[in-house]
Amino acid sequence: MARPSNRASKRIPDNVIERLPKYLRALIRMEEASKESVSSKSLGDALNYSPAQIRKDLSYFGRFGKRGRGYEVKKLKERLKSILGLGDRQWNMALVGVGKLGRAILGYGRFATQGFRIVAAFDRDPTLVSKKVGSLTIQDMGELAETIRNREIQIGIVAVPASQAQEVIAQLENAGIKAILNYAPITLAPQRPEEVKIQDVDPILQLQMMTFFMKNQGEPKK
Amino acid sequence: MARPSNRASKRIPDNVIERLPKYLRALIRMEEASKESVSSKSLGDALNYSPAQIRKDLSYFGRFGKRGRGYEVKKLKERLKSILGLGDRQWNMALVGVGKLGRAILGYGRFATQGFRIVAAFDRDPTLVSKKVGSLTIQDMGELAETIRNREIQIGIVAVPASQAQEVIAQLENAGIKAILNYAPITLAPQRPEEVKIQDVDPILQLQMMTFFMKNQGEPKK
DNA sequence: GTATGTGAAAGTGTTCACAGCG
DNA sequence: CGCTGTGAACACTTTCACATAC
Repeated sequence: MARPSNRASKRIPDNVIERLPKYLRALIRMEEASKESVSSKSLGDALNYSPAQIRKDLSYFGRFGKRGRGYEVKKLKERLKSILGLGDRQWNMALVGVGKLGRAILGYGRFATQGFRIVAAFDRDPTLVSKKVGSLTIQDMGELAETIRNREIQIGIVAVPASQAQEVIAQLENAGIKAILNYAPITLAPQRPEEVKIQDVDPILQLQMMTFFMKNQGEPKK
Repeated sequence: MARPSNRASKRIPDNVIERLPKYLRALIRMEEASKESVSSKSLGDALNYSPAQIRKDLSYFGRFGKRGRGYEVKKLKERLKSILGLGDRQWNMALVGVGKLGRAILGYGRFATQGFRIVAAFDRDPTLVSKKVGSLTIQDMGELAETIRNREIQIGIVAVPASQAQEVIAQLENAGIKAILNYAPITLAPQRPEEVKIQDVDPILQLQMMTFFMKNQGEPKK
């Protein structure tokens, strides 16, 4: 097993893991702006978190700061990347569902710049199979499991209609996928919830949260 | 003021508000499947929440169930829509940034089916202004404030590069917008955080959370 | 002097467990 | 008798506040 971390292994709350990518995103911007060091206070200001929150979160993983001085932007960025599993490696992804939404996902350039590569695309529609989109050839669902294993794909992207999504994640799970980015508007039940992470992408859910707080405003007319 | 709710007004946790849209989404599917009633247990199974969680969440807003029997799907769905501010009304949205991502957002049909209409689109690029995308004519940023007021737009969608996003939300805020769906990969600081809700859409953040849990798996080479 | 790292306190959110109602 | 609705117990998170190190 790898070198033991400074920190005695304490369970790390999910909330902490959720914030780390935001820290990383902010640090990358600071680095681009040639900022060399940052305090928990200034990082907190940029992200609307309290300084104590940031220090506590980071303390789960080690002591990265210098007292009286703050954190070195570049060093902290590298440590966070490594903590998040983004250090000097790529993650390979498979897209399932090459409809309008699927094509938009394929065209979203930021995945590649952040080390996430879509290396295979699948659809159950026979008229799409073997067509090309960009540099990828759409494959039949029958090839899913084999391709995932051969091409070392770790992450699945589900972009099929809700009615098909549950079956698709079963197939992805059976092929050994451990993480799924779900664009279908349905909460999916994995067969092995302990092993498989699912993240939903549904802007409608986010809009509906916000309208809760606004429901007495604007457009009163029917 | 409308009829007083049964519940004495207690502060409702954000976590509860976050779950309500998921309840609604599940209930809509159950209605489509002609399910007439549902217990907190079966709704919880579908969403990976505990039955107690669901009962407690709903109890913030009233007593919607029948003891011994559960909840009537259609009735609970309607109550949730009304709680979320989705009862019998539309929300109007303005898109800022009509690049590749902005166009994909314009083409995303689910907004309209859920009562969210994009009624105006803006870009600062003069070569895009006055071009048509679908049924919309791209407008100059100078017309932002006036259009938002005249067309009763309540929600802004930010789809500009990170470097421009902070300025764009300032303009949206100044025009009176109270909710922003932010697709730019940066955490935005509103001028009046108490008044303005912002939701980030960034699938990269979600992928990076999942890779944290997977960092010892797959593609060990390189 | 200044900002981190961290136990302890305060504050929130979730689950329990059962009374009460249909 | 089953399932809701809900105080009370429990678990978890955040903030406080200060000793510590640069």
